[in-house]
Amino acid sequence: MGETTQGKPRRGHGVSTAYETLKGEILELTLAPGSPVDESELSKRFGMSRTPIREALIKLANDGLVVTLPNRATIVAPLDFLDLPNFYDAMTLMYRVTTRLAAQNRTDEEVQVIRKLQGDYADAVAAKNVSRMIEVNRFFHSQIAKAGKNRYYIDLFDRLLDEGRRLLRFYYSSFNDELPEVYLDEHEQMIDAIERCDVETADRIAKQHADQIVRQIQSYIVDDRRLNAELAI
Amino acid sequence: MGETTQGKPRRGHGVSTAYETLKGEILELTLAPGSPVDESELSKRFGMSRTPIREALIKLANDGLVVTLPNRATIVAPLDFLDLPNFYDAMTLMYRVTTRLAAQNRTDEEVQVIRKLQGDYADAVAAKNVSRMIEVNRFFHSQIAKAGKNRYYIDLFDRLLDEGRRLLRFYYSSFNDELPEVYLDEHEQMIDAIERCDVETADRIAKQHADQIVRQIQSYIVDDRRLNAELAI
DNA sequence: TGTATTTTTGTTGTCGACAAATAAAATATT
DNA sequence: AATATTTTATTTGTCGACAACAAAAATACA
Repeated sequence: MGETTQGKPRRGHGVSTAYETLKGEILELTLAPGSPVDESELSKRFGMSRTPIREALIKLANDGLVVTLPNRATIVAPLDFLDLPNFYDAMTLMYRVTTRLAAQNRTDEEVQVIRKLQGDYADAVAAKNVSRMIEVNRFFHSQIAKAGKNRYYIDLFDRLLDEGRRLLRFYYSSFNDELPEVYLDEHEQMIDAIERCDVETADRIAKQHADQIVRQIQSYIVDDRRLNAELAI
Repeated sequence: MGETTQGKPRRGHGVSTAYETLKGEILELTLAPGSPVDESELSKRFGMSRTPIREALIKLANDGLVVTLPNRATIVAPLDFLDLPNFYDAMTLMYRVTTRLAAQNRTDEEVQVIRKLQGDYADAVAAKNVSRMIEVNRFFHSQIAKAGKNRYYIDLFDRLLDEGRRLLRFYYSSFNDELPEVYLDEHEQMIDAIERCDVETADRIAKQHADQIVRQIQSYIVDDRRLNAELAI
């Protein structure tokens, strides 16, 4: 495994591998918010020319995960704490809308997939694997949105979930407090409502779930002394 | 003005000019939905290498305005009539949310800008300039969203407004029926509500306005015989 | 004549190199 | 010594060329 060149990926797969890998690292905070992203460096690392790297970075910029400063460096998008209220607002609305639609449009197969992801989530909680928990939680809600089948909502929600994943990762990595098993129960209720096609209940649980997450993030921020340092910049 | 090379644009402006120009042509239906977009052709046309053209196309793909078929052509995104219900749903929700937020967060300066755009819109209606009308209408609502100051909603709404602009252009170009002066009045009421910070009224007018547009598009579709030909493909 | 196989053509994905633009370093100036 | 100016260095934006892939054309075969 000492090889830097791991067998040429098929034509056209260059951009997507760079894109997927970088996206994963940004969401995991392996790449710190605000840190510079060097094209030539990535070019060497992925063993490909700068062209596909650039195309991957453009996609990441469209996702809001990196920011491109013209003629200067590209940096990993900073976590914008001042904009959090807008994030909460959009997140809550999308939680509600996607869960509602899922209750309306879900197929039995989709409910199965959602239940499986909930199983994975429970496993991660049991294993106290925080990183995995956050990751699976994102896919769980994304899958619910998919069952709603409105691509406009799906796209925005995925973006919000990614942003939320970074945010949670940011605090979990430093706090290491008790894991929120509360979510497990809410997820169960959510799935049940979706399966019964009970739109109003689905909506209510979704709102409750969103509020819970907002409160959790807020409580982290209040306790976090680093925030002052961040804001001072 | 017979020059094909119109003086080299400054470094970094290559991508944006190609992007803006193509976006405008796609929204105006100068480039027909489904028609192929050739990189070398554009390269010659804009007097630049294929690299900036490609980067512009990637951005357009992220906007959902072109579709890239791997290793084959890029085409202008087709108008997806089967997905219209989802479009209506998202459009209506975003109309409401952005107008509500505008009523909450607007500054006096922003109201002035909105009023100015409404003036432009009225001019276009008076001049019976359909193309201009559709264009200004898009900027009018986009400006309202900006006054709401939630970037997540702004981005989705802009995308929906663009999609709507193509849709309206598609029908106006063929029907040429009476211009909807009804919208003028609704716009006025909308601005007033925003200026008074009357959130609930703003919401109500927004919903009413969205429903009006949906009805209009629907009535076009019912009357349109081309639709069968389109769907038959 | 109709189908399968090969050849050709055209377009995309990738590459390495150069030039413009900016930041950092070095020098000059008061 | 502190500021202003020039020089250097690094990184991006763009270019032209080549190779891989898919579709179309041409050929072979039944």
